[in-house]
Amino acid sequence: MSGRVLPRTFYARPTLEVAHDLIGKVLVHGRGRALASGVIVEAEAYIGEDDPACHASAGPTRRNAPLYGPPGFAYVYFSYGMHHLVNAVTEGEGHPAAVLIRALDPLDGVDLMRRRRGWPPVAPRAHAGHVPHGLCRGPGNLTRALGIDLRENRLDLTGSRLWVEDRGLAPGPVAWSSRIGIRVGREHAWRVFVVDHPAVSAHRRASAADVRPAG
DNA sequence: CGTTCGATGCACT
DNA sequence: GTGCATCGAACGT
Repeated sequence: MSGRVLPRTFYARPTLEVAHDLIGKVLVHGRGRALASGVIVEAEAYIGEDDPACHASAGPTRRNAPLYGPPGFAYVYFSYGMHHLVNAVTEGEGHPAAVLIRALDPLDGVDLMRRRRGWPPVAPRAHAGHVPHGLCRGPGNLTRALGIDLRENRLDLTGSRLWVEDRGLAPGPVAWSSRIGIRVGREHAWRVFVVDHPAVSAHRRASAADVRPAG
């Protein structure tokens, strides 16, 4: 089971388009027995120095340097003393923007992901057909499940152990809302997610008033 | 159901 | 010293 690795041209586009098109694509990390992946079901756009929630809002710093680099690279940072968050850099060099991956529908390497999350092993019989949707729910949880940390910062998403591929999966209906967990920049509806997907935690699915249909 | 709050490390001012 | 693009346990209703 393999798909087409998304090329750099995919990322070198307006960030809202990239965020929307990443839904239904597969984020993959690792090789062989250490490979783990999941379908992207929730993402957020962070766009430019004028976006107060974007890490580039205060101009270039050492941490946010990847945002100013070419598209198609990973921007991973450490937050709240315990979580790694993974982004795909978008737009063009010198235009700092990225898409934060917020939730996955687990696909490959579920046993490995369970181990990394500290979840108990499951009896083989109970295993069949059941997808553990909590494994990659939330940006901090999915990086832990996939084994992504600061070592993956700046990796080339078009040619490294971390990439996104198109397996021709059709995502369900998509909606937009304001972004989660930020104190500024709430005026932008720059979060996109699969409606009613179980990997998108309920209290974060946003109220109907907050959501507008996807185009 | 809902909200609050502590953990925990580091980039940035 | 301050403030996080978080998580989950512990509360209150």
